[in-house]
Amino acid sequence: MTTSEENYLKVIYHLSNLSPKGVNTNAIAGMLDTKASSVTDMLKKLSDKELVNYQKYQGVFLTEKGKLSAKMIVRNHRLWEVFLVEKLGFAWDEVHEVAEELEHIRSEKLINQLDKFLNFPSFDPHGDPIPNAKGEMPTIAKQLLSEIEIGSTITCVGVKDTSVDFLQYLNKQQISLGTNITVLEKEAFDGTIKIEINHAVLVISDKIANNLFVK
Amino acid sequence: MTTSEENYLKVIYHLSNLSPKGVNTNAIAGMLDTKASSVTDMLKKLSDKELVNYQKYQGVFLTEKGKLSAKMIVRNHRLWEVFLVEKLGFAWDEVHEVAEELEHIRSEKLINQLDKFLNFPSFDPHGDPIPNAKGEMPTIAKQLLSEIEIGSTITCVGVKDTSVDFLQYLNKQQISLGTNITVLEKEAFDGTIKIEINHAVLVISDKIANNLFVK
DNA sequence: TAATATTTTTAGCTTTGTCTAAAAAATAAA
DNA sequence: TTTATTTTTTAGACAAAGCTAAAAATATTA
Ligand SMILES: [Mn+2]
Ligand SMILES: [Mn+2]
Ligand SMILES: [Mn+2]
Ligand SMILES: [Mn+2]
Repeated sequence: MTTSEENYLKVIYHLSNLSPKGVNTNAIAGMLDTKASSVTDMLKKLSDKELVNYQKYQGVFLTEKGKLSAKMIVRNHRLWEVFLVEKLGFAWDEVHEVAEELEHIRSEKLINQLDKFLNFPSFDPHGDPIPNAKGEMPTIAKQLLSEIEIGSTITCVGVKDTSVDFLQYLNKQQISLGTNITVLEKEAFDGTIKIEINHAVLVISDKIANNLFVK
Repeated sequence: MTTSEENYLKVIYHLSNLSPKGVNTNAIAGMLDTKASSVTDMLKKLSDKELVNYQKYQGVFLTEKGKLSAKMIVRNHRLWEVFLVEKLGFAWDEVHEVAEELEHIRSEKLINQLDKFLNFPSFDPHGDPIPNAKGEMPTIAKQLLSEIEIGSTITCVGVKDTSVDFLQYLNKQQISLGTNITVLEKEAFDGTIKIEINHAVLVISDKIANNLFVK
C-alpha cells in the first residue's frame, strides 16, 4: 500500500465515525487538502483493492479489511506520538506532523517492539485510544466539557480538536490531560463557561468547551 | 528534497569514497537497482539543484551542499540503527531495511532529540561512524583482518560488508563488535586464515577476512 | 413538480520517477 | 589508427497522483 492510499484510508476511517451512512467525496477532499476529482480516482483504486465499498455518487464505506488497515495506521501514528512525548521530550502540540510521516514506516516488528518499549500504552498524548496489534482499543466513557452540569468537578481526559492552535491555547491556560476542572457558571446566551482550574477562575468560550473531553 | 533524490545523494556519497575521480552512472544504477537512463535523468535534476557537479559522460561529484545533505541522511540512518538495536532489541542484521525508510523522515528536532536520547553515539551497530549535526564524524584507524600479521591479537570494530548474509555468518561464529581475535596462521595459497576467538579455533576464507575491520 | 444549486464524476493534462530502444560518446582492442 | 565494445545519453512511453474544466447526477428550493 502506498503512503497516499494509507492517508485516504485513515481519513475515511475517521470520517466514518461521524457519518455512518457513507463518507462523502468532498469531506475526504477537505481533510486531505486535495480536490474531489482526485478523491474519486483514489476511491476507484481502493475499491479495486477491496479496501472500501464504493458506488458512484453514493459515498464510501470501509470494508473489514480496510478498517483493519486504517486501525493499524492509527496505531502507528499514536504509538509514535507517545514515543515523541515520553522519550524525546516533544510537547503535545509538536508531535502530529512528524507522526504523520512515521506512521507510514512499514515494519510489523518495529511497531510491536515500539509498543513494548513504551509499555503498551492505552492512550496517546491527546487522550485518543491506541489500537493493539489486533485492532482492538479501549472505549472510555467521556463527555464534552460543554455537557457537564454546574458544580461538578471532572478531569480533562482528551481533546477533540488536536490542532496546534488549540493545544497551545490549552498550554497557555495550563490545561493538560489530568487537570481537574470545576464548572462554576454557564451563560445561557452564548454558551460561555466559567471554570476553576489550578485554584484559579477562568472563563472559556463554548468553542473551547466543545473541544475538551472530560470524565 | 524527495526520498528518491535523497537515495541518489547517499549512494553517490558512498561511491565517492571509492572512486574519487567521479562516480559512474552505471555504478549508481547498480547500487539503486535501477537503469542507467534513470540515473542520467536524476543527475540532471540534482545538478539543477546544485547538489552535484555533473558533466555529460564525465561522471559526477557531490558539491559541498550535496555532501552535507548526504551526511545528514547517513546520520539519520545510523542513529535509527542504533535506536533499533539499543532500544527496540533488533539484531544488527535486522536494522538496515527499516533504517532505509526511517532515514527519510524530515525533522531536525526529531533527529537531534533522538541523538540526545541515545547519548550521542559515535558509531552505529556495524561500527560505522555517525556524523554529528554539523556533519563531522570520527575517523578511526582500522584495518582489515586480512592485513593483520600472524601472532597479533586485535579486536573486531566493524564490518565492510553489511549484508544480512555476512552478518548472520558472523552471528553463527559468535563474532560481534568487541570480539577479540588472534591470528594463528595464514595460508599463502588462497588467503585462508586460522584465528582464535572465544577460546576456539576457526578457519575463515579470505573473503571473510577482507570484510572484517579490526584494531 | 420544475427550476436551481450542489456534489460528484469524467476527460484530458501535468509532474515525478521509472522503463526500453536507439543514438552518441568514450574506451579498449586489433 | 581504425574497428569493436562498453558506457552513457537521448527520445519516447508509462503508471501514480495530482490538477482544471466540463458533464452528469443528486439534492434543494420555489
Ligand atoms: Mn496526531
Ligand atoms: Mn494524537
Ligand atoms: Mn544500514
Ligand atoms: Mn549501519
